[in-house]
Amino acid sequence: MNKKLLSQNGHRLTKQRCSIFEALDLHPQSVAEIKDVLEKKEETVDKTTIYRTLEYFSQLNLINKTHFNGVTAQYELASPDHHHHLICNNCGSVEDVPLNEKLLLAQVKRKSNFEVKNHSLEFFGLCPNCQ
Amino acid sequence: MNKKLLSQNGHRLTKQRCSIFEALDLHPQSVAEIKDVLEKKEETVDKTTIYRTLEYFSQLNLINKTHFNGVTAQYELASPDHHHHLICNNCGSVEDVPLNEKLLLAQVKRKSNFEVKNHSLEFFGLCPNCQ
DNA sequence: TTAGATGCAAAAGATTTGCATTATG
DNA sequence: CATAATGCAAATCTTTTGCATCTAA
Repeated sequence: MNKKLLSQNGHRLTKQRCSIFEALDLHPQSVAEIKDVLEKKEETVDKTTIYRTLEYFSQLNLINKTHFNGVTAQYELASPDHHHHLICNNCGSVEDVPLNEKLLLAQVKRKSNFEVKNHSLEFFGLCPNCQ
Repeated sequence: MNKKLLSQNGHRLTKQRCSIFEALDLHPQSVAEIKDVLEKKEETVDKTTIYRTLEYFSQLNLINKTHFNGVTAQYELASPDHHHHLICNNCGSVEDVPLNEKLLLAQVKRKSNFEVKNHSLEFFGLCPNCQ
């Protein structure tokens, strides 16, 4: 966990933040899932705190928030290498895959005056186990 | 509106379904937005009916459901030409852009055993008006 | 010590469910 | 006229807000 980021700006490194950060290390998760994971480890954290902490991590660019699974937001650690998701329609598992999308961005530039800041790309289908 | 699809299987072409389908013709919208549009035309339809109708249209592949704007789902008419979205962070407008993603799919195939059924690709940034 | 962080309760927003009533085919 | 579709109320689920209390620095 990036303690540097937390020590500046008067931010505090609390045990709740550590717990939540550790939980995220596993895989992309929703607030409810994070809560369950922590409860099993007897590190119960209120859901409001989880929401606020995830928002806080997002602003520090430590995590990313996605909505590809429907109404419920999923959060995952931001990784330095930009990657995309392979989401299994059957078991819900999420695999990461690094892709080179330079060509796509060039296409957008050619076809529109839109100024792209970032993008999201997800593939849905069947993972090796569920095929 | 595709009356053929509705006349088979005992499906019924009701005035609510026609109203909702017309509203979707405008641009991708949420249930609340559809409701507002219809209310202004004095064609008030209950939100439950809108949800059920959109689910029904989805199953007939007449529309697609996305979650790129957060918790609230957006629905848009399915168009035969596969395209992607340019979503303005400032005004929320959605522009469509057709892209050739064959190269991406080939990359996925090379890097994983995942069996891709479909995908979603969205770009976020600033539209020409908001730059 | 003190401002930032947490927990609890309650509100707000999105979606779903149950059931009686309506209206299409 | 049979049953698919609708409307209304209430439930459920996710997220946000307000406020008193706690605690890291």
